[in-house]
Parts: sequence; structure tokens; C-alpha cells
Amino acid sequence: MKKKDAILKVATVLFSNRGFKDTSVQELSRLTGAAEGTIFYHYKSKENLLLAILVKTRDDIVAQFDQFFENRPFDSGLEMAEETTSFYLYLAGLMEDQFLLLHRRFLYRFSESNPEFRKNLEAIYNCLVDYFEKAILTGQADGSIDSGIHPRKTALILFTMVDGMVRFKNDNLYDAGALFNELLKSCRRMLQVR
Amino acid sequence: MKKKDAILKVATVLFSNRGFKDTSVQELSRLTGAAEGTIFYHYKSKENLLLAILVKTRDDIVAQFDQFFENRPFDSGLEMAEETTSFYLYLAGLMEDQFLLLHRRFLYRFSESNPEFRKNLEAIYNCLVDYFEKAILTGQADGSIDSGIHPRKTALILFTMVDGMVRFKNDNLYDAGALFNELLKSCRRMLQVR
DNA sequence: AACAAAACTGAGCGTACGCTCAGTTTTGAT
DNA sequence: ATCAAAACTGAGCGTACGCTCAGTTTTGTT
Repeated sequence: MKKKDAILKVATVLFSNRGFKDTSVQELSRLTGAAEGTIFYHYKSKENLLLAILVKTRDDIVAQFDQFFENRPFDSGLEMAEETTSFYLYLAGLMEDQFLLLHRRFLYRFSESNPEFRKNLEAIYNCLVDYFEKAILTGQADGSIDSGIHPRKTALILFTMVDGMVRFKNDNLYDAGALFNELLKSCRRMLQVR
Repeated sequence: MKKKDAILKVATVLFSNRGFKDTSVQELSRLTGAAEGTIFYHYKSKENLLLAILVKTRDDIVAQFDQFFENRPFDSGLEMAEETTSFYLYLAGLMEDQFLLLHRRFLYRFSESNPEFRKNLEAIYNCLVDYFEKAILTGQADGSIDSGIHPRKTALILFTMVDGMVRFKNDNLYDAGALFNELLKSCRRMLQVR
């Protein structure tokens, strides 16, 4: 089970950073020490290897978020929303390659022909947006978040904002770290009761 | 000059939607009616063709924004910020393929080895963020936008938010149209004086 | 030790791609 | 009408890729 894992690990890095087509099985073979035949023995095609990576990514992200929220006390819904934003950025740094992968278009191209791709992508996005929404609903119940905003739609917008920030960091357009405090402030201003 | 333009046009659509590697010169040839040799006669390599597309995209976007702001009267900086957001979304619909292209990672890969790519990408982003910043500065001067926010950083965040929305629309994750009003509202809440 | 299942190998196949080049056709100025 | 420059052509070259398969090695159970 050693080489199988190594292949998945190296492929995650290469697919995320170089792209799917720009990563050859020959290169995976060289970097993992496994023969090309071994790669196709464990994953029956290159596309299937990508799918296996996506499945693991979903498992990892969902597990991390569930663990983060389990038994964690929040002073208010607003604080929960801020911490969700904060944790998302933290996780995007921790699991850089896997988050990078989610921003790569070839995943969405495969989604059009292979429902397994779409299923896993949706599971990830639903998990994330649900936590944002839950924070907003909690905040509206405890009075820390304005009741005039639409919970689901605003959750999507919050997610869009923080996810966009991750993209810009990954594409080296500008540094997300330098914007971190301002981002949390913007998030607070968006939600606060006035 | 007919075929040269046709090649650029078709390549824009294919590179944006299918990807760079996933678009073959043979296919471009078939769809434009130009022989493969003709493509290499006008653009000396596939990479060069992509660069030509990026240059045109920069020209188009910058021209559209400059034209939009020229002689346009705004009641306030806040309104200007909202209209900038709004216009960005409008333009992303109008020039769908070209905006899609800007979200494709191969552009940023080429940027690492070819400074021409980076130069053009930066020109586009600077132009866009500058307009957001200008709106904020105007609003802080006329009292419609809170003076407690950092103009440049908040401009980047606003841009991130609206650009992220465009990405989600392009990747068919969810409909930006349905979130349009809520997005403008969030934008207003972020900036407003309290 | 015997043996079957699982893991692994790498040469080789078919295919598709980017690009060149020697040559042809079209264009536009005189 | 002449002619040179510009536009265009497509067969063909070298290369790289995904994947197969017949065979070998390793692993774990009895």
C-alpha cells in the first residue's frame, strides 16, 4: 500500500500546480519510483486517479470542518461567522494543494461528463456554505447579526469572498495575509446590526 | 486580415472553455477554415497566439472601463462603488469568454516564464482595482463611505468578492444573477458610514 | 515450505500533437 | 500587365503521451 499512497500524494501536487494535461504519467512514475504500469494497476486511468484525489480532498476538508465546529463554543453567531472565515483561510494554507485543485477548471470539465466529479465537488461546497449559513442563522437568533440579510445568499457571498481571496493568493496576484484583518473587518461590517 | 482575426476569435472561445492543452491547432484549423500552416504564419507559436488573445483582452477590458467612467456623473462615491461592481458583472457577461480566460491557471503558469503575460495580467487587475479604490476615496471625501476603512485594501476585497462571483457563475456552481441584489447590498453595508 | 493472491514491472503499441517548409495563390501598388 | 510582398497551404517530421500486457516479485496464510 506504500506506492499507491505515494502516487496519490505526488499526483495531488502535480495536478494542482501543473495541471492535468501538463502532468504526464511518466513524470509521476519517475517522482514516485513506481513503474508506469503500477499507476494503472492501482488507478485504472489517469482520470480515475484524479477522481481518487478529489474524493480524498472532500473527505479531508469535510472532516476538518466538522472537527473544528464540534464542541466549539462561540460567544455569538457573528463571532462564529468570523471564525469560519478565519478557519477557511487557515485551512487553505494548510491544505494548499488540495484547495488549489478546487480552483482548477479541468475538474469542472470532468464534472460535465462524469457525475462522480460533480457529486464530490457539490459535497465540498455544500459543507462550506452550510457552515457559513449556520453562523448567520445563529447570529440572527442571538441578535449579533442583522436580521435584514438573507442567510443563504449572504452565506454564498461570504464564501465567494473568502474563496476568491484564496484564489488570488494561489495565483500570486496579491498576498492574502496582508488583507486578513481588513477581510475580517469587512465581514463584520457586512453582517453587523445597525 | 480575415483569417488572422477568425483564428484569434475562435481560439479565444476554445482556450477559455476547453483549456490550452485541450485545444489542438488542428481543431482551430478545422473551425476557422485556415490551414494549420496559416495559424503559425500569423502567430509564430501556440503560446504566442494565447498572448495575442491576452493583449486584446486587456485592451478591451481597459477600454470598456475607461469609457464607462468617462464623463459619467455619480451622486456619491458610494454610488460609484456600487456601479463599478454592477458594471463589472455586466461586462463579465458581455465578454464571457475573455473573463473566463482570466480565471484559467495556464495564464499564470506562462506568467512565470514569460514576463509579457504577467505584464498584461497586472495591467488588467490594476485598472480594475484602481477604479474600485477611486470610488472609495471619492466616497470618503464626500462622506458617503466610512473613513475607517482602508481604501486600497478594501478595493482589493471588493474586487475579490465580485470576481469570485464571476468565477462561480462561469463554473456553473451557482447563479450570480440570483445573488446580484444581495451582493450590492453587501457591498453597501461594507462601505457605509455608521 | 508451499502456494495463491496481490503488487509490481517496463518494453512496446497506437495515436495525437506542435511545428516546419517548400511551394502556391492572392493582393495591391506601379 | 507586371511583379514583389503578403497570405496561405498541407504533407510530413519528430516527439510525447496514455495505456496494455505478459511476465516477475513480494506478501501473507496455511
